[in-house]
Amino acid sequence: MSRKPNTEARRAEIIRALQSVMATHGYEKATIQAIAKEAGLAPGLLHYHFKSKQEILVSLVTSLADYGQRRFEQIAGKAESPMDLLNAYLEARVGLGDGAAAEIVAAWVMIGAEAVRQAEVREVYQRAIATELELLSELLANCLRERQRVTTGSRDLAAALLAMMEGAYQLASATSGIMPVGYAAQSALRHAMLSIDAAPLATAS
Amino acid sequence: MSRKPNTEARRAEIIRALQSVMATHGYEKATIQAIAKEAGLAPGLLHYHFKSKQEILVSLVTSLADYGQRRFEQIAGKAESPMDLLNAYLEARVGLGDGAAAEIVAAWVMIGAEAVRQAEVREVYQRAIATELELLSELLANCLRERQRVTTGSRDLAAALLAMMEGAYQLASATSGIMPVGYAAQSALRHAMLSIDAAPLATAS
Amino acid sequence: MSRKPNTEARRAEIIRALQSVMATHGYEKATIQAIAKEAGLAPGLLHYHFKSKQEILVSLVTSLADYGQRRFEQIAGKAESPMDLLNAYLEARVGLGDGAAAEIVAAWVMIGAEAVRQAEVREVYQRAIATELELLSELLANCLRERQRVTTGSRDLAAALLAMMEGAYQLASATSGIMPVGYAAQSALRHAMLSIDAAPLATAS
Amino acid sequence: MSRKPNTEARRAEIIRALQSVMATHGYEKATIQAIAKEAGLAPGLLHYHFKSKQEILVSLVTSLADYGQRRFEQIAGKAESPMDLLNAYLEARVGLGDGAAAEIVAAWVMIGAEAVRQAEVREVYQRAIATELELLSELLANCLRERQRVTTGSRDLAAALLAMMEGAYQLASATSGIMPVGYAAQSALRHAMLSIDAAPLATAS
DNA sequence: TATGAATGAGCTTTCATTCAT
DNA sequence: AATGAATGAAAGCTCATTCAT
Repeated sequence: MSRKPNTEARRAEIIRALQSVMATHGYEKATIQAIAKEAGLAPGLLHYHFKSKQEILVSLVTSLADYGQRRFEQIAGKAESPMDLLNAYLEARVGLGDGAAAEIVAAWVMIGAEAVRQAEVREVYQRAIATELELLSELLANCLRERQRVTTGSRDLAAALLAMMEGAYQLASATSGIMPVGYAAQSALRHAMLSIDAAPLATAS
Repeated sequence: MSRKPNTEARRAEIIRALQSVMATHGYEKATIQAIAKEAGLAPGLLHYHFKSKQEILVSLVTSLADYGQRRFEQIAGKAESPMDLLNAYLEARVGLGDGAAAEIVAAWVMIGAEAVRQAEVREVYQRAIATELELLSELLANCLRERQRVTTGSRDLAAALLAMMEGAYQLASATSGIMPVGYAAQSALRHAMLSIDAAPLATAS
Repeated sequence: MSRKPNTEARRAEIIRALQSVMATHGYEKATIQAIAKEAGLAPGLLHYHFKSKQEILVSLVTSLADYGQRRFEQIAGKAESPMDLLNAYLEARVGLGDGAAAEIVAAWVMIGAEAVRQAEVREVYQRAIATELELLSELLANCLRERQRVTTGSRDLAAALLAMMEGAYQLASATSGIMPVGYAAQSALRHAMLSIDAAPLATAS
Repeated sequence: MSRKPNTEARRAEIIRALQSVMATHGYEKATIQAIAKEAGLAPGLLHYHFKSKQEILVSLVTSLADYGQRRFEQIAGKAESPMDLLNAYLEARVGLGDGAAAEIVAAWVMIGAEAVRQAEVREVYQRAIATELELLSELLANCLRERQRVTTGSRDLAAALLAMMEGAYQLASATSGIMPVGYAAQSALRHAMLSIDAAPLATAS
C-alpha cells in the first residue's frame, strides 16, 4: 500500500557524492547538478532529501567526523598500552590510506576553508575539532602518566599535533611530493615521543 | 601631456582588496564588484589592469609569498646565531600579529583551498611552499651543524614544522580559542629544539 | 469487503486546506505539499482526488459561493419583511465574523486576483458574482416596491453595494485598522436605505 | 571619459514593464524574463538596477500612488468649489479611462492581493491607502461644511467610498460587463451626495 | 585610464505532476 | 485509496566579462 521511505540511504549517497566532487572541485564548483550526476540521481531529488546545499555540506562534516571516530575505535581495538592507543589514533588520522583516503583528505581541506566563511559550517567543524582535541589530549595524558610525567602540557601538545595533521592534509592535497599525508604520522609520533620524554617527572606529592 | 601610468599602484590596490574580501568571503564570493568596492574603484577597471579574476588571485599568492620573505629578512636583520635566525623565521611566519595578520592568515587559508582545485594557483602556491621548505631546511641544517649534529633529517623536520604552521593558520582562522596562531610559534620552536637535541652527533669522517 | 469510498470527504478536506493556505500565502505559494500538510494528507493523494491544482481552486470558488448562499438562507430564515431580508443578506456577507471569516475573506481576495488571469477561474468567479448581483438586485427591488418606489435603479444599486463589499474584503485583508470588514455592513445598509428613500415614487400607471 | 548613469530612466522602464505584465499575468507569472522582454532589456539588467523582483513591485506601488496624486492635482486644477474637488477626485480615481487605465486598474488589483501576503508590499500599500483616505476624508468634510453639516461622519464615508472604488476595480478587472470601472464614479458620487444631504445640520455652537 | 551599464550563462531552489509500491 | 520518492522544467538571482562612452 504505502511506499517505504529510503531517505537515509539516499542522504548517505548524496553526502558521499558531495565528498567526491568537493575533493577535486571545491564546494562552490560542486554544483547540485554535478553532485546529482556523481550520485546517479536526478538533480531535483537532492532538494527533496536536503533543504539546501549547505545542509548537505553540514551533514558531510558530521559524517566525516563520525567516520574518523569509528576508524579510530576500529584500529584501537587491538591496542593495549597508552602508547599503542596514541599510535592507533595517529594511524587512523594520517596513516597511509588507499585511494579513498586522498579524497577524504582533500574534502576535509575544502571543508576547512568553508568553515572560515560559513558560520553554520564553522559550528560543526569547530565541534569536531574540539572533540579531536579532547581525545588526543587524553591519549597523551595517559602516555605521560605511564611514564610518570606531569600531564600539564598535554593539551598544548595535542593542539600542536592537531595543527600538524591539519597542515599535512593541506600540503598533501595542494602540493605533490613535498609532503605526503602518511608521512605526517611519523613526524607527529616522533614529536609526541620527544615531548613526552622531555616532560618533567611527576614528583610524588 | 602624457598621463602618468599608475598601473602598478592600481594593481597593488586591487590585490590588497582581493586579500581583504577573500579573508571573510572566500574566493568564489569575492566578486569583482565586491573587490572593486573594497578598493574604491569602478568594477570595469579591474579587468583593465588584470586579464581575469584568476590573475588577481595568482598575483595575490606571489605577493603574499614576497611579503613573507621581506618580513623574514626584516626580522632576521638583527639575528646573529643560527638559532636566532630560526627564531626570526618562526616569528615572521606565526609570530603574534596585529589585525592585518589575521586577514592575511585567513586569505592564505583560502588560497590553500584554491590551490587544491586550480592548477594555475597550485603552481605558484607550490613554488611558494617549496621556497619556504628550502629556506627553513637550510636554517635548521645550520642549527644542527652548530651543535655538531648530522643534518640528514633537516628536510623532514622542516616539512613537519611547515605543516604545523599551515595547520595553525587553518585552526586559527576557522575556530575561536582552540588554537591562536601566535601560539604555534612556540610549539614549532619547541619541536625544533627537541628534534635538534635528539639528532645524532656528527662524527668526524 | 469493499472499501468505503470517502472521496467526497477527502475532496472537502483538501478544498478547505487550500482555502486556509491561500489566505496567507496566495495561490501560487499554496503548493501541493503545503496544502497536503495542512490537510494532514500525503502529497500524492491530492492528485488522486483532483486532476490538477487548478481544479482544487475552481472547486474552492464554487464551494465558497455555495457556503455564502447557505449562510444567507440560514440567517434569512427568521426574516419577514423585505428590509429584514436585505439586512440578512448584508449580515451574511460582511457581518462580524469569527476567526474563520477572516480566512474566508482573505481567500476570496486571492481568488479575485486569480480570476483576473485564469480564464477557468474567471468563469466560475463571474458566475458567482452574477448570482450575487441577481439576488441582491431582487432583494433591493422588493424593498423599493414595499415603499412604492420605482425599481429601475435596483441593479445599479446592487452593483454599487457589491463593489463596496468586495472592496471591504480587500481593505480588511490588506490593511490593519483602516477598514474592518464588519464595518462595511453598516455602510452598505446605510447606502441602501438612503438610495431607497431617494428613489422616485412609483406612480400608478 | 566616464559613462553617464541612466539608472533612473531604466528603473522607470522596468517598473512600467512590470505593471504591464502584472495586469494580465499576475505577479508570480510576471517573471523576470517576461518583464525584461516587455521592456526590451536583457534579463540580467533587471537585477543590476533592482536588488530583487520584490523591489520592483514595491517601486511600482509607490509609483502608482504618486501617479494617482498627480492625476488628481491635474484634474483638480480647474476645480473651484468643494463639490468640484470631490468630483475631480472621483474622476481621477474611477473616471472613464483609456486603454492604459484598464492596465493600471488590473495591476492595482494584483498589487492588492500581494499586499495580503507580502509584508513589505503591505506596508507601502497601506500607506497609499491611508493617504487616499485622508485626502478623500478632507474633501468630504469640506463639502459638508459648505452645506453647514456636521463633519463627524466624513471619515467613515470616505472609507465606504474607498471600498466601493477598490471593489469596482476588482469587479471591472475580473468580470466583463457586470461592472465597468467608470460606472463606479457615478455610484460613488451619488452615495456621497445622498450622505451629505442626510447629514445633520451643524448648529452654531 | 576610467566608468558603469549591459550581457548571458550558470547557479540554487521550487514545484506540479507522475508513478512504483 | 494511499504513500512518498522521483522528475525536470522553470523560477529568481549572481557574476565574470565586455564595451560604449
